[in-house]
Amino acid sequence: MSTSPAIYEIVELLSKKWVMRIIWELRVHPLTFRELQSACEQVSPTVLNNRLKLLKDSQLVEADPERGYRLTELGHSLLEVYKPLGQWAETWRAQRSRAKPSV
Amino acid sequence: MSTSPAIYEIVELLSKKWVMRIIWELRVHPLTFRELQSACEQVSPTVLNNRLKLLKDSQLVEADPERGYRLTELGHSLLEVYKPLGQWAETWRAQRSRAKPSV
DNA sequence: CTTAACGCTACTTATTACGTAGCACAATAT
DNA sequence: ATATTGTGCTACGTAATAAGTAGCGTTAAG
Repeated sequence: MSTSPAIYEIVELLSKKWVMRIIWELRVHPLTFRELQSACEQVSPTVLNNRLKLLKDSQLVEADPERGYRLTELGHSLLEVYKPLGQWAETWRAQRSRAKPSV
Repeated sequence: MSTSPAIYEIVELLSKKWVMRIIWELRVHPLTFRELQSACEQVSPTVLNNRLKLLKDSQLVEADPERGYRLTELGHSLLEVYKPLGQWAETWRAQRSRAKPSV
């Protein structure tokens, strides 16, 4: 049916600039469009709007009835999957600085 | 010391096009430059070379003494962390097709 | 009836990726 | 020895993506 495995599909989505960051910034509570811009180093509204569309289409983010945008259940579950990456990243950085102390 | 957490740093790297894919394609055995191109839908040599440099700097990939490029231990450990994402992606796709059956 | 915050669009410029050609080198074949 | 093939990689023009800035239409408060 589908030519590319689901893993390729999600990796392609998550590879787009700001996508993971947006999910990350929404982890605690909903944020408005402009709060998201501020959280994401003043990402341009063009790109932010485009990413929010992608994320809504992908069922990871939805409009909060009261205030801006929030993660869906699926969005939260993706963050759970990503949790080990945080720990890994620390190990990674430690190992890198050992290998290349000048950086 | 560092302004951005390690998680931001690795997410930024993994967000670059083809980076995750290259790691994925190297999961079984080393591949030459041109084998990697073929595996990655004929990605342009310019970008592939750039990504290999990034991945080597990041200690995730290294030149194989005999043949092309291979994952480092660190690269393999990153793949381990990513394993649950494969399972998640299946759930994700199932849920999406339920929500948007026309797609 | 201003003022401000909101989501968002339009438009121009800069950055990133693609596509193709081809070089320099090494191994192999004739 | 010399042509052929495979290798890693660079150059360069074009296309796609992201950034940067301005501002519109709406809502809500002062």
